[in-house]
Amino acid sequence: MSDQANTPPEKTSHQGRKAVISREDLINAALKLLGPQRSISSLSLREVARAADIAPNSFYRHFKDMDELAIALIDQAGRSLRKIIGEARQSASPQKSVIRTSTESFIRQLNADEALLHILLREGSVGSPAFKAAVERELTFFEEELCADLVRLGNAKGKPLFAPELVAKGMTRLVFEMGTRAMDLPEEHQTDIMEDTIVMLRMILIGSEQMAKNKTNS
Amino acid sequence: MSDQANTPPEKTSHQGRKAVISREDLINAALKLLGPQRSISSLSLREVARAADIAPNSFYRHFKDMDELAIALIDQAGRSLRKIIGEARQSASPQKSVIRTSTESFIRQLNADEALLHILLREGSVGSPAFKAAVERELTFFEEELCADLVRLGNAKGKPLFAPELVAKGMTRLVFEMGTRAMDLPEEHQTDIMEDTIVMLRMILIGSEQMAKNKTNS
DNA sequence: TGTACATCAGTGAACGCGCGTTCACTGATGTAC
DNA sequence: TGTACATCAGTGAACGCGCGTTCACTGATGTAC
Repeated sequence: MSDQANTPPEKTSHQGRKAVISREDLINAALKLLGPQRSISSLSLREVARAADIAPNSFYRHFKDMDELAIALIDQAGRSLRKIIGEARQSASPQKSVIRTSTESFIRQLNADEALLHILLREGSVGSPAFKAAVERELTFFEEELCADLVRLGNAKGKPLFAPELVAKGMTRLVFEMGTRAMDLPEEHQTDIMEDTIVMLRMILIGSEQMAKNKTNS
Repeated sequence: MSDQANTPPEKTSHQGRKAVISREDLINAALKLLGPQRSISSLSLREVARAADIAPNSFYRHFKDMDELAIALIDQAGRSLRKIIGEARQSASPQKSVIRTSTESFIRQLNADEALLHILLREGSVGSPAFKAAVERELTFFEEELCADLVRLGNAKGKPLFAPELVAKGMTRLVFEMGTRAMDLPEEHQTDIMEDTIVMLRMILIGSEQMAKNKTNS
C-alpha cells in the first residue's frame, strides 16, 4: 500500500494539514449543516469552520461575518428558485396547468435541494432584518414574474384577472407557507399537501376571474 | 420620608432581596423580552431570570426547561387567539363581512398584544418539533372553527362552498403569513397589507363558491 | 399562646462548555532580478 | 535556471463572555403539639 492510500488527502495539500478553501466551500459546508431542523441564524461560526475543516479564525479570510455568509446563502437560494420556476414556465403545456406544473416543480425541488430552498422558507420570519429583507426581495421578484405570466395567460384565455398582483402575491405566499409546513413531513404526505395547495391556488385564480367579471357587468 | 419611600419594594418582601415569584411572572418576563425581533428559541434561561429579577437557578423551581416555558407561552397565545376570534364572530354584522371583521380584529390584536400573537406567527417555522407541533395544533383548531362558520354562512346565503376545509386552511395560512410579514412594518403600512389580505381572502371565497357552482352544473 | 419542626421558594458560588474574536506565526506560491 | 523577497490563506493559543446546570445554603411561612 502506498502511504497516501490509508489517509486519503481530500482537500489537504501534501503536507497533511493545510488546504485551500474557497468561499464556495464554506457555503457548501454551511448548506450541509442546514436542513429542516436548522436555520442559518442558529449556525455558529465555529460550526461552519468545523464542517469546512478549517480553523475557526480562517473563516475571516472569506467572510466578515456569519451575516455575510447568510446573505450569500440567501442570494444563492434565490437564484436557484428563479431557475426552477423559469424551467417550470418553459415546460407548461395545455395538458398540465401552469399552476400544477409550477407547484409540482417547486415541491420536487424542495425535496431535491435538501437545504437551499429551505433557507428562503425559514429565514423569512426569523433572523436579522437584513436576512428578512433579502428573502423579501426574492419573493417580490418571484411575484412580479408570476404576475406578468398570469396577466398574459388570462388575456389569452379571454379571462382577465381582478388585481392580478394580489393573485400573484396570494399564490406565492400560500405556496411558501404550505411548503414551510410540508418540509417537516415525510414525502408521502407532501403529495397531499401539494394537491391541497393546488386547489387553493385554483380558488384564488377563479375567484379573481369572477371578481373581474362582476366588476365588468356592474 | 419613610424608609420605604425611596426604595419602592416592588415584589420584594421586607428584607430587600427575596421575592415570591410565580409561573405567571416568568411568563410575563419572557413576554417582555419577546417582540418582532426575538423568537422564543433565541431567549436564554438567564435572560428570562434576569427579566424576572430572580437568580438563574431559581428558574428551575417553576419550569423544568426553557422548552417547558415555551410551550406554556404557545398555549397562552393560542388561548388568546381563540378569544379574539370568538369575539370577532360575535360582532359580525350584515354591514361588515365576517372576513373583514375577523381580519381587522386579528391585525388590531397583533399590534395590541405586542408579543403574544407574534409567538404563533414566528414559532411555527423555527424551533423544536415540540414548538411547531404546539403551534400547528392551535392553527388546526382555528381552521376547524373557521370551516364550520364558513359552511354555515355559505348555506345560509344559498352559496355552498367547494372544499370548505381548504378554504379555511388557505385563509388561515394566508392571514398568518401576511401577519408575519406585517409585524416588522410600521402601523400605517399594516392597513395596506390588511386590505390586500382581505381581497385575497375574498378571492378564495368567491373561487370556492364558483367551483361549487361548476361542479353542480356539470 | 408558645415552641419545635418541616417545607420549600428563594440564594451565591462554582463548574465546564462553546462561542466570537485577537494575535503573532508559518510556510506554500508567485514574482523580480 | 537560481536566489531573494512579498503575499496571503492557512495556523495554534489565548482572551473574556454568557450560557445551562449543580450544589449546599437560608430564612420566611405554615403546622403540630
